[in-house]
Amino acid sequence: MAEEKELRYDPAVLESKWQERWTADPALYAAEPEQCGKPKYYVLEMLPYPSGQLHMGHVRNYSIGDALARHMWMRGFNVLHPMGWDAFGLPAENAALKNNTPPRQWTLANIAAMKRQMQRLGLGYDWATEVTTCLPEYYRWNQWFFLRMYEKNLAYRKKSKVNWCPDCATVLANEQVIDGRCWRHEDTLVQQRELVQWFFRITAYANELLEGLDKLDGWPDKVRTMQRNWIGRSEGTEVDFALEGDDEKIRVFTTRVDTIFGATSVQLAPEHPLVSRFAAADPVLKAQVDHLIDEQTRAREAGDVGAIEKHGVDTGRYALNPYNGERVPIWVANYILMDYGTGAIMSVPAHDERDFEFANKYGIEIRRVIAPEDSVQEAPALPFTSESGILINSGSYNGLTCEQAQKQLQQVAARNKFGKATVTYRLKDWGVSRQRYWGTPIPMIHCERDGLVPVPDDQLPVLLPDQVEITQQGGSPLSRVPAFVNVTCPKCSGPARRETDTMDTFVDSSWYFYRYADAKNSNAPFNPNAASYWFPIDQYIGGVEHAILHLIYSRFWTKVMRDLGLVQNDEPAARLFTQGMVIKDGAKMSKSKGNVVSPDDMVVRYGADATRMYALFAAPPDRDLDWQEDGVAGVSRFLGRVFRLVMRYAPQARAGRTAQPVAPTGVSLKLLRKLHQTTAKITLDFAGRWHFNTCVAAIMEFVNDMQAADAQLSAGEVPAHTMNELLRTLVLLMAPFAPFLTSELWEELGETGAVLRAAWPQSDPQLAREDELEIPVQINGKLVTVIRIAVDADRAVMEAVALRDEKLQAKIAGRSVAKIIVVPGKTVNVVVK
RNA sequence: GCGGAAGUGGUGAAAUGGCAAACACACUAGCCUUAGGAGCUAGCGCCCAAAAGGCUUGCGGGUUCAAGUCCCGCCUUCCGCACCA
Repeated sequence: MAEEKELRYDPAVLESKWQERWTADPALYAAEPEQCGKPKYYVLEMLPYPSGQLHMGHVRNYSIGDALARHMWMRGFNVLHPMGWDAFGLPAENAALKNNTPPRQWTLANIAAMKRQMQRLGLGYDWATEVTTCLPEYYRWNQWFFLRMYEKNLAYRKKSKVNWCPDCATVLANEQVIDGRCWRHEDTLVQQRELVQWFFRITAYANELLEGLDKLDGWPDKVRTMQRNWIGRSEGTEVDFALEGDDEKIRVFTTRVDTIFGATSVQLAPEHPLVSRFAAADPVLKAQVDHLIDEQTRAREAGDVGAIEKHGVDTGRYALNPYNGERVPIWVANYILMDYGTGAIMSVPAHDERDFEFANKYGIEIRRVIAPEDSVQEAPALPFTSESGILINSGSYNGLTCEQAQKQLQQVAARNKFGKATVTYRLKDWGVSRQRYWGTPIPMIHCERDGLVPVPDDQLPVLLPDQVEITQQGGSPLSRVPAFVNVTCPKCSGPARRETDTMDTFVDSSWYFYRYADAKNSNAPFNPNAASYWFPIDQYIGGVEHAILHLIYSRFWTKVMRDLGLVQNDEPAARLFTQGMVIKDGAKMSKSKGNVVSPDDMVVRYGADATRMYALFAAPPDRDLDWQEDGVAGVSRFLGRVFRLVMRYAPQARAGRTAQPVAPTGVSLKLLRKLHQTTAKITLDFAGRWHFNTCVAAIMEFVNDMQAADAQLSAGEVPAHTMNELLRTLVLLMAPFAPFLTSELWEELGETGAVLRAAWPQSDPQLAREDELEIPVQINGKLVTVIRIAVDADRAVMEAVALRDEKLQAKIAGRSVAKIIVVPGKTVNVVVK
């Protein structure tokens, strides 16, 4: 009876035993010093926001990363596998309002809870390098970087239209506005406000950020494409149109300067400064323009900017085309964006769809200036937007190709100083000011005498005060804390005011992974030597939702740090993996849908191993995963089978550790062959394909084979040495996926030391090789029969064996065989007429 | 509208031009029992009463001895971008 009881797989008991051991042994998952001589491997998962609860997306993300880390440990690498907390941000302030708990206390309690969850899941992190971004030890370096960027003119202040989220009561960066809505409040429309804000000059790196993407071949194409589109490089020409009867010029941006002889109007954005000037002198125009702006604002707030119909107003003024002096009317149009290019365009209706639509609506002249290159068709349908064409109606430029004309027209503009070739980006500078409390204070001081004065380095960190009243009223909560605001100017010692905005939390996550390399440093953000050893990150793993937020900011920050001499790498991560979402019943898990599955529930019911392994088994990691609790139960039952299998034969396996090897035959050979095939498959998958779902399936197949051979196993047909190899390797192969169970079984097999420090098994190709194959035989590509042949059978043998087959004979009788295709090791296909 | 990904049993999925549905879940039948969210055996794409046989990877074409896989067109779903001059 006692023996039977031993065979019960009880994850609750087994897992808590190992969790205690691992907590008592922090060295187990610790990175080693550079001198250890092993090759380094830095595997990183995106750090979570400490909401207080891990969700299934985290479990999936971290199960993937942990499996990889464990595999690399077993491959003998010096692995850095850290974890931290993206701990600043608005939810802490909301919680403070709701529960009357200070943000700091709330956040730290959440971190403690989530850390417990991670430990309960058995995730192998090096907690000695833990980073918590809301602590002064960390955020002081945000301030330090801010000052360095200010010195290099990469941080600056300007008044501009900014995105304002009424729910966050703060501004948002462009990247944080999704479809006109706040990235945190998907039902909240973002408003536009004019405010003075701090910006990081990410556009200074626009081109490098773009070109670097070509070299990031370890990143998914999807992410690279998204970043390319976001940066939106566009080569074109700026041209000045003179304003008739005025000294003012109107600078337009165009990618098609070759069509400029077809420009029949100039179009200004409603917010263009010249428009306000015209409107000031013309009340009717002002009313019309206000209407345009109004309509645009309302469209934006309704969330369908793109759907709005094109409208415009004729200003009654004229501009002069600098190439031929032609007089063209100036319009204000609602489809011209002030914050792209120069906020003004030349309108060429014949060769641009939007201009065509607009000109038709208002009866503006449409003049063809490009003819198709092949000239088969003299007058193709308008608008004709192709760039392979020949200029017509363009004075001395007639006959040039579009490309030639662009070059020449640019040269002429430059020579006569009315324009130049230029590059425009869609990417805007990163607005980092936030009118919130729970973030990094911006280390600047406003002095009446000296203006903007940076906080001297030796006065860092500017500490975030406790005991601040949080309100949702808007305006920085810090501005209502006199002890924080009122300071003396570092330059003149006169009275001055601190900057009261805090930094965007994406600042924190832009460089946290460098801090892991040297987390305790109190003299610098990190030691450059530590960074040069560990960077770039070998594998970064996270959700695709950060493709153009965190991941573009991080790339920018790395380049800034490189130019500061802190790091040598150009890019933060050599390889990026974006895992799919975890969904339930076909929908994203969310509280409002009531389909949230709690990781804690899963762990309590089925154990951490089963929960993690299911997360890997249910779908390939890059695809969405539909969470089915029955599936977790299934994996748990499988782990139970493994547990009982190993426990039952552990005594033989232990005896086999010192037994003499015997040449395997019969069932031993069969099982060893399957084992070595499984080893080869899993090893290959870790190297790149990452189809962990089929890795788990392969392990299940092997275990099924072992179980099917149970009669022979219990009859002692497998020698002890072989039994040891079978069970020992099984445990090793499962170790990255089920750390608790494999640790227990490793010990049960008489092994000492941590299983994750044991060497990853090697597949012997000789042993893995089948000696006979089943080969499909087809007639005209349709399956007829299956033959067995030796693995090394040549074409002639395969053909002969196939033709001898009765089924085949019956089918080809009386028909003429035109051809026989033989693919060694694959198939025989008889082509008959 | 543009760009990308996907579409295979009741479900999650597998198959890198060569036997479609591995591995699981669910279900069905049976066995066992210490009655457990347990274990074991068998069945399980569709059509046909069964067998024999036929059919089957969103739809339609094509390439090939051979197509879930490659090419062309279309449909659907999801994701990203969306007046970017």
